[in-house]
Amino acid sequence: MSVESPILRIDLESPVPVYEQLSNGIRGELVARRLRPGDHLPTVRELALDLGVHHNTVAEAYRLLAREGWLDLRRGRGATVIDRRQPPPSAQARIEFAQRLRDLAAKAIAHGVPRGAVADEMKALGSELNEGGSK
Amino acid sequence: MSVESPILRIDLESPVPVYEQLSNGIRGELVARRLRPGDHLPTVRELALDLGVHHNTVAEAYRLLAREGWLDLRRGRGATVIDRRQPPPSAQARIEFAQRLRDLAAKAIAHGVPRGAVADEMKALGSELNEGGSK
DNA sequence: CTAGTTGTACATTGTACGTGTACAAAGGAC
DNA sequence: GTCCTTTGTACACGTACAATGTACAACTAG
Repeated sequence: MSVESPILRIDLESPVPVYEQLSNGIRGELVARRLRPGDHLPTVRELALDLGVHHNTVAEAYRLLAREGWLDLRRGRGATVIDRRQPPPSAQARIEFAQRLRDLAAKAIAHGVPRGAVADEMKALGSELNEGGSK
Repeated sequence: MSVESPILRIDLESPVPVYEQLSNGIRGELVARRLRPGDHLPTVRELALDLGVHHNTVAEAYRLLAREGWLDLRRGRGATVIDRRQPPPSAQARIEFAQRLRDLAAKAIAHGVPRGAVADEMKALGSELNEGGSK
């Protein structure tokens, strides 16, 4: 029931802040449902030692996910995945997502990913999300 | 031949830096080919005044795009769109793009965009990119 | 050559990231 | 219950980045 260690890879050189790399990685597991309600995450100190970062950095990532409703976070007890109420569909969030998606695609093209490859990844992930259940 | 003013919208409250909002917006026009080689961009001071930011902030955005090979940037002359050599396909860039795409999708779902809507946007943009010519 | 225009360099100020250290709350042994 | 360990949290600090103000360098126009 307690997972999550060799799954995450942290790149200290990345421009993406470490706490965000962490929350991104864990959120990915949550969205893919490889982490499910009831599962326990490692303690902030365990995971920090494991990845070679400071426990406060892990704590920041955990707090971010807790604010999003994925985790129950308590002193002395650790972090537990909870059954997250689905947030109400937000038109604003969808608009921002569409914009960021376009920005990301343009950046990829600017950095040497062929247009066709960008298109392929989009369609592949689109299908993957549909198959995974619409809930 | 000189365009680009009411097209860009800057949000000073956004966590995305202003210079990056600017480069994102302009890069979008470049990728969509609504800005073409030979077109002139407004001067840094013009655009800055127009958007209510500092001219150095606009200059930073222009320099970023110049480094990516989109713009020819010279004192006294301004910024001109140039015919950009396509960068060599980069496997590394493609891997990073795929990862960021997944991170972005998960974040959108976390913030209230339904899975189906995320999938739809992906497929739509995928098709749009294919139609736009593969060059 | 002179004057005006345009991008650039650099110092300053505010903010965010990652860390070190100390603290508060929960759990377990007895 | 008491003590002690475990766990997340709060706060201050060093460093780096974002946006700005100001002065400068390179180019153009006449």
